[in-house]
Amino acid sequence: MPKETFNQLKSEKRERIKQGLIETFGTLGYDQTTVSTIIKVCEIPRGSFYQYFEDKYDAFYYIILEIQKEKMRYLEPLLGKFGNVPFLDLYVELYSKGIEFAFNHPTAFKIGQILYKSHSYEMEQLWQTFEKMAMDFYIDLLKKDQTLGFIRKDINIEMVAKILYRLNSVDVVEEFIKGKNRETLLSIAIDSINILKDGIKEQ
Amino acid sequence: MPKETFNQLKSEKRERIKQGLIETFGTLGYDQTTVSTIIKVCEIPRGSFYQYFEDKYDAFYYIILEIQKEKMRYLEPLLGKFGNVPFLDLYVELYSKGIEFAFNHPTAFKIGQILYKSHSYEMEQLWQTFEKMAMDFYIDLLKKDQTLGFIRKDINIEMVAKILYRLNSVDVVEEFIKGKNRETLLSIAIDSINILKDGIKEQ
Amino acid sequence: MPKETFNQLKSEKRERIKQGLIETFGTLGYDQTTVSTIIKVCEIPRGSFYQYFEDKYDAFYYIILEIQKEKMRYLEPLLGKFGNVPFLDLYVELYSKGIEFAFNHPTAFKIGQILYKSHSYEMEQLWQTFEKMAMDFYIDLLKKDQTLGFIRKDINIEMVAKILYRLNSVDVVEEFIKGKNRETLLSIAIDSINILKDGIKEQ
Amino acid sequence: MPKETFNQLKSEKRERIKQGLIETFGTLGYDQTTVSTIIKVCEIPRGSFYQYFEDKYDAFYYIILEIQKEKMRYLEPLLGKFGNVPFLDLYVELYSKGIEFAFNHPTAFKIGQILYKSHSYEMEQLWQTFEKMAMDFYIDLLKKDQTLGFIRKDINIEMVAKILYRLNSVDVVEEFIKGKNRETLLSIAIDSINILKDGIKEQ
DNA sequence: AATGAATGAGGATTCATTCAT
DNA sequence: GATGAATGAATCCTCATTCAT
Repeated sequence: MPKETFNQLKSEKRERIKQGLIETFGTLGYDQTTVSTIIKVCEIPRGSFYQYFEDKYDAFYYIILEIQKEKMRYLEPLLGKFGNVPFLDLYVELYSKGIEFAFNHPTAFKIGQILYKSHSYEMEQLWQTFEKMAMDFYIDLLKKDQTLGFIRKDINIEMVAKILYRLNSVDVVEEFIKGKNRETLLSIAIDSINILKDGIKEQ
Repeated sequence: MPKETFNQLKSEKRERIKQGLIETFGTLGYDQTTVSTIIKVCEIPRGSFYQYFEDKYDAFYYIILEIQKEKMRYLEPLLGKFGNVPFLDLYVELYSKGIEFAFNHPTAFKIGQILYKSHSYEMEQLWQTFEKMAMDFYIDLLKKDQTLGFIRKDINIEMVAKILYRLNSVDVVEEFIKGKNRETLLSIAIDSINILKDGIKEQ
Repeated sequence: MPKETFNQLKSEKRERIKQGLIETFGTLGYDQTTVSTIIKVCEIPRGSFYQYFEDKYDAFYYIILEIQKEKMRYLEPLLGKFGNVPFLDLYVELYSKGIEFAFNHPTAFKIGQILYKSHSYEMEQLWQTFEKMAMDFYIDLLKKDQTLGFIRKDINIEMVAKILYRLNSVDVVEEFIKGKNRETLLSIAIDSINILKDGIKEQ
Repeated sequence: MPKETFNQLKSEKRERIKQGLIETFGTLGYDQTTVSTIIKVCEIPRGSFYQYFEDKYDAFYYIILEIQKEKMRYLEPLLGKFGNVPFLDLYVELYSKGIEFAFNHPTAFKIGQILYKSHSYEMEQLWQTFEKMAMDFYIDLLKKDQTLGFIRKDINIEMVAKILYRLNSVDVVEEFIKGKNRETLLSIAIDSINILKDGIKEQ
């Protein structure tokens, strides 16, 4: 967590630093990002960096949480709907909100992948935490659907949750980074859901 | 690619270096691996390392290809069968061979993830090459199945290929690293295939 | 010397800062003490520190003199006695008062060693000043004893003064820091005086 | 201890580095000495320093031991005499050899004080080790003298040993640093021994 | 006077790579 | 070809001190 000094900064400056961090980490990844680069991009003296953050990881952790918060702001409007409608129908909307966020905050969006692809223990922990939260959310809703008879009883719910989670947290970022447009990204979700629902076998 | 010097080494020594590289990269990852560690594990002088390889990346690249070759040796017996039987039926066998390789060469197997998770441009290129090869192979066979009527005409074949590829190249490694046993790993594939075939919807 | 600002502080606050400085320098030594630590322990803002003192050395210098003053308060009652009684007899009392001070102000007492062991030119000067004062005092009294016939004429008075000074300024601190108790510390002086008086030789 | 690389250096270069280290540590003290200064004085690249030594402390430790070895070479001729003659008579010779070493290797000689005055735990340990060795040596011989009737039975031998040790390890260095000449330094020992032997009291 | 953010020189250490034998 | 010393840019981080409010 950033130090008190950082919180007491004028919000204008704090925002500038935040954007600088997103840009740097988002462009170079965690390992390639050096404190030297950060202070150059953020236009702050070296000493200041260490007055704001414990170290590089602290700054990265802060940025991840900030992005998470911002992303949540996109998803919140949707959360009320869950539980009343079959999950798979809402999933596409959820996914779609993610895409919206991606195009509004492209660099921030990409940072998810950096976290996912990090090797450091702390970051793997952080990723696992996020994964667990999302998976629990998905599993919960899918089980409800199963009880309601929307999903066959013999289906391995965790498998389904995993596929959906992956799609919405890894695959979509990967394709976004490759430069796919909104429609293509969206159709990935739609096609996947269709496959999941009905299977691929000719009856 | 290793330099000519490396190829002219006694095969015994070459093998020792190869195993040392697998062990080092596999345990520490690309970034954490230093040339110092490599020469210690491989028991070669520092100068020699640069007489065998262009640089650290060259050594890693070599190791990746070697592992690929070795993996191929596990899959080869299967290749003849493809084209005659529905792909999804053979996919489990393919996946199963991968698991066999994993338990025989655990460290080598894990290196796949290192490649997948690296940020450097060259390695992303390399991963893309592998991905393209596998995807083309999957797509080809899946289309054949579609023609033969095993798969519905409206199905997005690339989507299916992607899911299958992911399962067999990323997910399985991740679970292997987490310490899952053979049965659990295998059931992941079986459950997924079942979902893909028939869908999850209660009819 | 502290700035005027410091002297104008409410005595309560000034005292708090003084104690904080003693604690910090006494625990960490001069080099290890950072201004950051000081302001944390003294609970003053960083800016204030530089409004009270020129720099870190100034604060240390101030503390040394304060401790010296306090120590003097322990020795004062004794000063009247000197000149009338053989010095060696009073020396043990002097030494004993020092021990009393040590156990009442352990951290302050240890700071002597920090001064003694520092390498900076200014601090060596300061130490020399203290040493000169004490040595002159000792030599003066020892010479008087020599005139009065308590001490042999051929004795090198400065040598004796040196031994006594060392004992009372360096050795005792060293042993105190090692955790010796009052009795042990006192016996060091008594034994030494006995050796000095009569020599070690079997007659 | 220096790394193997250092030992395999040409002795000419090794010697140059050794002298550079003595000069640097001897002039600036341990804390003030930086690796930057060392490499400048020794004329070696920064990387080389870390190929020769673990860190600054390692280099200092090495130097201390080297000086110790060299000093021993001065004292060795004397060691045979001990045990046959009263210790106090030989002590002056021992001390005298120390002075000889001091004038031949002035900077090296001063480093003793740097060790003595360091605050770091490791160096205090090192100093204690040296002190213990010397003190044991002194005590052993003094006790023998006591048994032989050269020293009164009621004398606290450890006290005497301490005074002698101090004289020969701390005081002499201090005076040497202050610029005293050979004769003055020597007379310090002689006068002290005389005081110790016969005491200062007029009979 | 009080406050705490700003500053950047300087610290130790690592490491891929080159060079000389 | 084998060897291992040579190299220095780059890394993270600390800290005394100054500046601006």
